[in-house]
Amino acid sequence: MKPFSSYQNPSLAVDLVVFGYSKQQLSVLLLNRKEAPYQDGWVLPGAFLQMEERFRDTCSRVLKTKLGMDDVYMEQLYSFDEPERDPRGRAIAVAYYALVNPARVAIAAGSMANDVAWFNIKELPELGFDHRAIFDMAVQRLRSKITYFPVGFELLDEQFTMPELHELYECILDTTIDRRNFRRKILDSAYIISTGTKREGAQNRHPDLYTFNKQLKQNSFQINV
Amino acid sequence: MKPFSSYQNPSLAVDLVVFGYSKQQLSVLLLNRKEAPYQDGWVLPGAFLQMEERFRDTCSRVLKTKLGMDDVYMEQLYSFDEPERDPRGRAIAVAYYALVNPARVAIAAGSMANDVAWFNIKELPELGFDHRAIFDMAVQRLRSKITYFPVGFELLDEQFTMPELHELYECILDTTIDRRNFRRKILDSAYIISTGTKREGAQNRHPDLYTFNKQLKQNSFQINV
DNA sequence: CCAAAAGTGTTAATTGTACACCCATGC
DNA sequence: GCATGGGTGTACAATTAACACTTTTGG
Repeated sequence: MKPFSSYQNPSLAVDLVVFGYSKQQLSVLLLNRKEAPYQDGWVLPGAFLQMEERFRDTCSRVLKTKLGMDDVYMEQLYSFDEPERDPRGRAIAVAYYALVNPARVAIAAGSMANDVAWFNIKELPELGFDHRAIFDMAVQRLRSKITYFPVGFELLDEQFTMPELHELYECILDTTIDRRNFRRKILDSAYIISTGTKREGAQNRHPDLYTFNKQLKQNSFQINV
Repeated sequence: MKPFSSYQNPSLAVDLVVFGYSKQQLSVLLLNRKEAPYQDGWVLPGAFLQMEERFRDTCSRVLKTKLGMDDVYMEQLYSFDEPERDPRGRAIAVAYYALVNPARVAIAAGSMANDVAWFNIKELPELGFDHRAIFDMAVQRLRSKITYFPVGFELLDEQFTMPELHELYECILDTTIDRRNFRRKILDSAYIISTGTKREGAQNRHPDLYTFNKQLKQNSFQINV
């Protein structure tokens, strides 16, 4: 058995669509490039895959370096192979999307704080490379995913109220959802559990607090849009 | 702007899960390896990505070479990055799955006819590399996909009968489906059109022939399992 | 005219949708 | 005690699931 001959291989990068939800806004994390191509333009954060690294490790490295974040939910999105996608040469990108709670993240801790910013997903600047296409696919995937799997919890605090979860869904799906029917479906799925406590401090009735049921591995629900 | 420095990059291969449906059996195409590793073992067909090639081009090249097939339906599945997945060295695989009609394909036309064979998906031999994982994901994706999008037609003849389509679904989903409810859902989706003709030659009542509605771009149905 | 397979329709059960009232809180 | 937002239930509509009879064909 021979090892691989030293063929020329395309560069292999991992690009990340990092979603954050805060103040009823769904945002995505962008990086301001300091070098050509797309100097001073905005792009998705990413990095080249190191030789013995797995995609997830590359993602974690980027998230750690640029945001000081650990333990982030992520999922492989798609691999992009358009030959002209990088003007520097042939480069393949494996895209991942990540869901983070910006409140728990200190961008300031990263080494590139000045170059990183959250953008509301409806007000994105023009993106370099093919990153707009990657972003679009990520939004589509996220929208599809939350309708049948509880990924939304990744964007919220450990404990959250039903109205918070409801607003998150309305924001991501960009629609209105009857709150009473929403509550019933989510609770029926058993993916969330009441903590038995209420959020104090509101000027009105104190809403019940819930938490994600991590025990539950297999179940399903369906939020229709 | 500098071109990429000559970093070392992992090898990049495309692996294909080719599904074929024939005689009420769903099969997958495997290749018998002549070289180590996994000599004399069975693996998914695949090839290394050439420098200016897109994934789909690589797929087409493999399908043409090994099966003499053109114009095959294919879809990107997932990218596999386990460091030990290839004993020869670091290699990334971008997996695609393809749907073909074996009746329209002459494996004999390929240059490697003796090394290629169809296997019923329930009776697979042990597979080399991480190809069993790739295959498993492909089956899962195909099952999911046909419940809401008409990919099944790719596996059938240009014209087909309702009982044929019904059997295909039962075979792929490995379940029984009420044929009357199935017919209604498929017809309601408008993805198939009656040709107005019937299949002759059967010893019983001649079934109506249908064809895929290529005009219809956006629609949806839902076959529940 | 009989056996085998294909076409068709109806009813009950389940699920989804629309909608309104009561409750707790702070001021 | 009132304004605000959160909790809950119910009736109607739509969809899905279960099911049986009729039709066509070849032998």
